Amino acid sequence: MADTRQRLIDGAIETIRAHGLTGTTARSIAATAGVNQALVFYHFGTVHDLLQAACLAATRARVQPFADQLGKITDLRQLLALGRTLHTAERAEGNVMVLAQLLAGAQTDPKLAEATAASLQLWITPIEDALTRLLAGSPVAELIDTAGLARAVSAGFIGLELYEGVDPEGAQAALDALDRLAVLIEVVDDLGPVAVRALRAKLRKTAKNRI
Amino acid sequence: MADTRQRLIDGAIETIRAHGLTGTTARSIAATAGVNQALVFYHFGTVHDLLQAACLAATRARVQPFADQLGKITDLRQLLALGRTLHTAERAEGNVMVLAQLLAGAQTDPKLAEATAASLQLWITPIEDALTRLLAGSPVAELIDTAGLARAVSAGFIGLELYEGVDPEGAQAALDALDRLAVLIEVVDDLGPVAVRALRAKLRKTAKNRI
DNA sequence: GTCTATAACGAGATAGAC
DNA sequence: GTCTATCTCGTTATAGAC
Repeated sequence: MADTRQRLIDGAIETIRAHGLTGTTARSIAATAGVNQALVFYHFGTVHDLLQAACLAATRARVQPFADQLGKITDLRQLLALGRTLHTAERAEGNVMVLAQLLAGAQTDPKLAEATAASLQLWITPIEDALTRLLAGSPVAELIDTAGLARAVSAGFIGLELYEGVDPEGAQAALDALDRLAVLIEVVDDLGPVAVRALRAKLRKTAKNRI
Repeated sequence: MADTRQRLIDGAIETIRAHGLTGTTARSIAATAGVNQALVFYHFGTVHDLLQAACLAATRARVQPFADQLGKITDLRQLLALGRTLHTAERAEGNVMVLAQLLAGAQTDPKLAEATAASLQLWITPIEDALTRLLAGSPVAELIDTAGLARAVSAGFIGLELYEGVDPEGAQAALDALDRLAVLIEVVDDLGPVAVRALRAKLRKTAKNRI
């Protein structure tokens, strides 16, 4: 069957989720997928190549519904709320954790690094689009780098997922704190031209100090 | 010699840094440490136990000088600047990366989870102290949860380290964006009572919506 | 405490029947 | 495309000499 490939990809994702990257082998993947171990090599050549395919597949499956919800958002705090929803869902489903595991593995594996960077980009792009849209009419828009912020949000989210795995209460506290922090941005936004002038002055001073 | 233990711990850290957690075995550790492979088991019983010891050691070695620098900081943007300095230093030295690798491994290993949670706490505590101190006289102090924020910062930093490994330019952009974001907090701080009143109102409204 | 040697096993990968 | 069988190597861990 042609869907053996798919079963192996799904098996790889599930195995990483359950046993981590260190517990993910051709044998354990095949067992989870319910197929013969040799088929890993027939279809993908090496275990590494299968992991690369699984990395992109796991991300694509999760990003699409997330991107749809992002499109409906109207303010920054809703973005954070969506982040929390995603976080809760991922604790049950766990595809972001799969990406986190592969990201760790990618640190010493250039090929896997390409795949994980591409997967992360799948998250970053819709987030950046949402940020740009939300800040379009705002006076602080010109002062915020949406491209960089989207990357910081995505990378930070991965870090929080990993942290949640070893200290769930701490991760909850972290998310609560970020919730409160997001309010600051909206307040500055609401304050209008006064705050923006103050911001511009601050940023100019900052730029000078940096050089 | 009694310092064989230490050489093994250092070897473990260096091996994780160079080859990742998947490439870290009793043999590779011993080779890096320049000692016999059997000594891993004589001194630590199992590879896992050595990794736990290495996790705490790697963190303790890095946290102390960082905590000292934290004590000299006088505003939030200096905190972010220190974060950048740390980030640059860690790219060369790489102990945070070791923690990130172990954190990924800890997701499916309760014993390692304990060790990594404890290690993360070593970072979180001085950061929380610094935040509390910096915000002591500020009007926004009561509106910010320093405990949660310190956790978010620490976890987010780990995520950025991992992201840097697969997309260095993206990570730089992310850090730049956070730099700009930090200015927002200071501006609100400078605006004084007006902004604080606006914040309080926002937070009250938020609390209602949450319930 | 440190070494050699080795047991016991699981890993990636391949050959070849079907 | 799928299976069994197997090769080769690296893995954890231990036994026992020194």
